[in-house]
Amino acid sequence: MPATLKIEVARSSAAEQVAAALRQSIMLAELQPGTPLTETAVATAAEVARSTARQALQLLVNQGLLVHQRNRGARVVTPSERDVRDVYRTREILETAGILAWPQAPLEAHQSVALATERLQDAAAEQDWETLSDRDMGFHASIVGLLASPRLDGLFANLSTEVQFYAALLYVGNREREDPLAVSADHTAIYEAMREGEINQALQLTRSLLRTNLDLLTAILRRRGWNEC
Amino acid sequence: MPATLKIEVARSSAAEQVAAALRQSIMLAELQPGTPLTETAVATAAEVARSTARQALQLLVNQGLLVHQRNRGARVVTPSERDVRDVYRTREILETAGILAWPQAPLEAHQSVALATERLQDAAAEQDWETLSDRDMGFHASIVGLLASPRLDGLFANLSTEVQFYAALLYVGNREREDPLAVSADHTAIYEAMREGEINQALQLTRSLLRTNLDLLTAILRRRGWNEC
DNA sequence: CCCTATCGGATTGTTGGACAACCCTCCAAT
DNA sequence: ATTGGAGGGTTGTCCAACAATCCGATAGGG
Repeated sequence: MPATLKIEVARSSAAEQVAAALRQSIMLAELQPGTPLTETAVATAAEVARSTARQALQLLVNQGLLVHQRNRGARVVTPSERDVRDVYRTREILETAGILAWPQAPLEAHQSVALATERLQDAAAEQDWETLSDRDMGFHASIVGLLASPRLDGLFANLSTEVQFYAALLYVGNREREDPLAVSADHTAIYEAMREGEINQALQLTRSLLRTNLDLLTAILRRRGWNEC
Repeated sequence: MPATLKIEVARSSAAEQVAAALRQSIMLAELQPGTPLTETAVATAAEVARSTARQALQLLVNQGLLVHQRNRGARVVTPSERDVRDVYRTREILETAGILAWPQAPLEAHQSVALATERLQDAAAEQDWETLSDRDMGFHASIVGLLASPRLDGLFANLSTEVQFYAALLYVGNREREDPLAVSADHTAIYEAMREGEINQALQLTRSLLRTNLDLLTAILRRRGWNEC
């Protein structure tokens, strides 16, 4: 057997599958913020034992999609303005550091960013918002990947799901979205700036992109009055 | 009742207590790297049910002190050189960003750094290595605190326990350590550089401090041949 | 009328036991 | 030398029960 052959077997426990299903429901806003998820309810809904449901809930708590209070159960997180701000602050720090690391990053990482850019452009051509959102975060993840730190990659993966959660919330019943081509163009500009060595410009573009998104989010959040709960 | 009064009740579940005890044992190197921790063994040792032990183990896995393989249980992590490098890389990124944020940070955060510096100096006066290590990481945590991001604070808290774990491993049976006063002085210098607005110097001092520590760690790790497992 | 105390419902936290699924090692057979 | 069980051990999941805790409502005291 060639040493390079590597096969990933998708082994996932029942708890993980339940968690995935719940995450899906949360992302699709079938489960609105604040909805309590009792262990027994999840258990019966998923046809698993309460202990398994319990574990699934804990997984989602670790991912920041649920909040848990001792002896009071878990509920879908209600994103406060502060939470959103923190997520974007973290993104800014990580992505800024990533861009600054571009010059020292290995070729592999550079190619990864290039690939992510291409995939985003492809998604923009079609009109599938779900994959566009995935590719969008994929691009940013590849930038964080320039830091070559599995740890930070993991942290950013968590952030991504939360960002997508927020984005999904925003666009519930709000079918007017940004122009996918514009999204693609913005990101392509960042990539090309880095490739041309214009690090500062890439920084500026990224910061303004994040700021714009954050402002959009907070504006809508405020309009809905989800500031505190 | 004054609105500012805030009382934290130390409510901790059984699983958390078991996890804390295990963490203690791991930190004290009573449980050497690679030691398998079976659920039943932990359960009987802690006199709790297996499910509780299981939960405790998962907590430690989340903190990076144990590695878990499906159907094969958990064991104490064997720090590879790559792991250590990643931890320090992450620290460098976070702390660098923190120092850069000093000028924009609120007074509160500044005071927090000042306090951490003082506490470190106090600890250096005595010869208690455990509190010195705590205060040391406390100082760095306060720097990350300049970023005003609870998320990154949480990430750094995790890193701290791992760093202390590594440090504990290093010094097992190796009683010659750094001079506490030198440690204190190094950190004080960083604080004062920031306070005086010499951000670049603070950056340089921090980087060199981290590099030195990392080199020390990797050297000893290599000597012990724990590179891979 | 307001404050306090107590009670009951609901949910989680923890337990103990049971069984299936799975992985590893060892050994035999091809 | 590779393949294919057999066996032992551990985890993954389930179930049923009880204790601990929290919430809200309701009743009693100032």
